[in-house]
Amino acid sequence: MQIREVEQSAGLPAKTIRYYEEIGLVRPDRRDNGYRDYSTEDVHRLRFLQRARGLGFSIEDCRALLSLYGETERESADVRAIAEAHLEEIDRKIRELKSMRQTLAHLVQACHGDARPDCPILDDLAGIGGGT
Amino acid sequence: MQIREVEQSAGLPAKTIRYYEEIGLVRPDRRDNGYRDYSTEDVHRLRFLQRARGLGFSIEDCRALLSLYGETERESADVRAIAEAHLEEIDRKIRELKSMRQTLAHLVQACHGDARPDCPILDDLAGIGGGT
DNA sequence: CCTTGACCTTCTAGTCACTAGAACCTTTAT
DNA sequence: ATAAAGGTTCTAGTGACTAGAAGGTCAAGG
Repeated sequence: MQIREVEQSAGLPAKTIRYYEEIGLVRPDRRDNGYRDYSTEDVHRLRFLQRARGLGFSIEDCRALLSLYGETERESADVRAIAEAHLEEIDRKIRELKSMRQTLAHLVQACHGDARPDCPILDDLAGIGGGT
Repeated sequence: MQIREVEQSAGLPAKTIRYYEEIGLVRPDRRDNGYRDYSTEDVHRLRFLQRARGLGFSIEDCRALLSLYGETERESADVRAIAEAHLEEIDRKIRELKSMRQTLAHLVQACHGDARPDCPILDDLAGIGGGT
């Protein structure tokens, strides 16, 4: 299978697929003309990567997950540990964004947003008034 | 004021302060020995940057905000527009993270996480079962 | 046979916002 | 004289791609 077809079935751009090969996540065969030739196994791995990345796992997490996926001797506890750590990281990010959101929404609401120059948003950033 | 002191009062590492100079966000004087010499104005700008970055504004947003901060002729509507756009971006990210969180939490809960190899997390990533 | 167009290849460099580290200079204190 | 603590510049690395250039390959049409 050529790369253009894999783009469709894995849901990843060709550039990304080549990049994943460069960092050792897939190893497609090569034809005589130098073209990459993907097996269904390769396509499975790429689809796996597409989903895992879609859940926000880092490339290194993906590497570990793919490796566990390939082991018949794996322990589900290892998979779960990776997922739980990632879940905590997601929660941390959500908390951080919500905190930003709160402050920012408050400031936006306080700003009349017209032709006049006075602005609570700038005041806050400059450290005037209620700032941290 | 030397850079080490500015680190404290602006709450930014020296490397970052130099980087901000490199990309034209501050322009401290230089002493005869080549050392940077920060005015209180410079420190204000850096503290402004520290807060704006803390609210997640991009460097380019910060540049625009700093510029508006310096204009007496500014219109608060321009500031507010930047803040509102950023707020929407934050909301978008929160939605994305929550969606990941939902899927992931569900999978983690379904995984028994012991010494056995069968694992709903890997099954989902591999596209077995309920996956999209 | 030649060309066109669609596909493929590799390589370099850019993104964002820093951060690490090397190699070197200056100042102050002992 | 020297050591420590500050300063300087420069290069390169981070994560996960993405854009673009320069060129090789293949099938179809004239």
